[in-house]
Amino acid sequence: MRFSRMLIPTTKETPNDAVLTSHILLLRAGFIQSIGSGLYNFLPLGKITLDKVRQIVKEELDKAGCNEVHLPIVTPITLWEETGRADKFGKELLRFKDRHENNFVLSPTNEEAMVNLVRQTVKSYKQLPLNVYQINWKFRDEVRPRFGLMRGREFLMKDAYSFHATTEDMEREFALMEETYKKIFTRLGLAFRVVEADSGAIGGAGSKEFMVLADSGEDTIMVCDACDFGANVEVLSEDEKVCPKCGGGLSQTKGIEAGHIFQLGTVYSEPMKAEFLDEDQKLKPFVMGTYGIGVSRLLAGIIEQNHDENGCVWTKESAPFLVDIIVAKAKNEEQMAAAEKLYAELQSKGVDVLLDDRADKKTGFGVKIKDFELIGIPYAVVIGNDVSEGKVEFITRDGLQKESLSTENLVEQILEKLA
RNA sequence: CGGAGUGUAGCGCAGUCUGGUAGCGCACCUGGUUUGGGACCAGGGGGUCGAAGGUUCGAGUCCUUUCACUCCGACCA
Repeated sequence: MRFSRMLIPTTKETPNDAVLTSHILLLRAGFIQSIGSGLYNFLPLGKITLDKVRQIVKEELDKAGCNEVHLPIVTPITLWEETGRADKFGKELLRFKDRHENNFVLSPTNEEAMVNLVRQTVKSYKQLPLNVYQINWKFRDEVRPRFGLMRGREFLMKDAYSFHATTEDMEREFALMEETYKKIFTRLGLAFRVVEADSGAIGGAGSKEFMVLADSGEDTIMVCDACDFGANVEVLSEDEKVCPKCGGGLSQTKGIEAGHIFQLGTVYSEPMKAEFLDEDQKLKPFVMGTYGIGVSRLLAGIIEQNHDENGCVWTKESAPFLVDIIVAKAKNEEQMAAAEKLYAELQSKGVDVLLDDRADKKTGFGVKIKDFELIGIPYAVVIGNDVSEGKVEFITRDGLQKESLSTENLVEQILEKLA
């Protein structure tokens, strides 16, 4: 993409209503725009980044054998009445009527809708196990939305639901999802911890949260210094000093809940009469698991964990572009030609590259380099005066290290550095 | 939902106490000069001052009501 053709409204000034670093930076760098309490427009950079994160989540789930589907965001409240959650969810559930005076809700989560989908189509143990998911917008009418994408009212969430004939098989899937989540968070370049969690209103036998480690996190967790044990303070009393798993020392830290996996059992399938015929010819309720990832929240989490005083520092797999080609003087024909050549070559190699070709007189080198730092693209190639001597500058965003590269075999040198 | 604030140009703010022609910075447009770290000079466009009602000769400013947004807390798959 060419910078000159993209809508990237970066700003020098900090918006007055943002407090959290990720919120400030995502606004200033032109990724998102506030439209109401807890509601955000995703601008081109934000949309690209969101899609990248979404794609990683999808790829890993598909590898693990999950089926992607798409459910309506609007669901009849009658589904929610089947499990009693129409009452239990309270005001967080946004309700409204259609023109025929029928009651609907904006889905905050989709257990009922997904159980309904499966009970209509799965009748035999031979069709199990089954893991069905969607990556779709959710709406929760939060009492107090805050912190930008961290706690919005409308947010993108991956929600998966697995269906099994036995508890043992559900536990196998639960373990598989834990491993799959670890792959996703690792690919995204995040420092995270899997912790024992409270199953809360959702019920079920056990649950684990995936915590992105960040001081600004809303959750307090206890982690073992010796092994990989961790727990939310909700389930492990704050005064515990010894790891229940290995006896090591426990320390307290903050985390952002970005994923949560639950062993559900039959708490939804029983009231909704979602049953299959087992090999002993008996009707049994599905044994279920449910697995969530806050996709839009991950964007905030990535920035909370990866930024400096100059702006965002996206990880390689989440970045909207991998390389920013900065033309120091876009009116200089030699520089522009060299930049265009590199742009075409990198594109042909499949690299996501942004060409900062802005040539208006107000957008000098300083503006371009500041935008590069604020947006947080992992690498920049500066094509400036030295190009006439066969040299360009290569910048790594994380740490802002600079080095000079020869224009000979430039693409190969760059590809090597990107690897 | 309790507590505390804020609404004035796209963004950040002053002006409100003490009523008298709507301001500043950034951004934007035009021309010129600049050109490797968010340039400079000159000119210019953009506002029913969140909304409604009231007081007044006159309201951004005073009064009443209302809406929105933010922060702290409680809440939270």
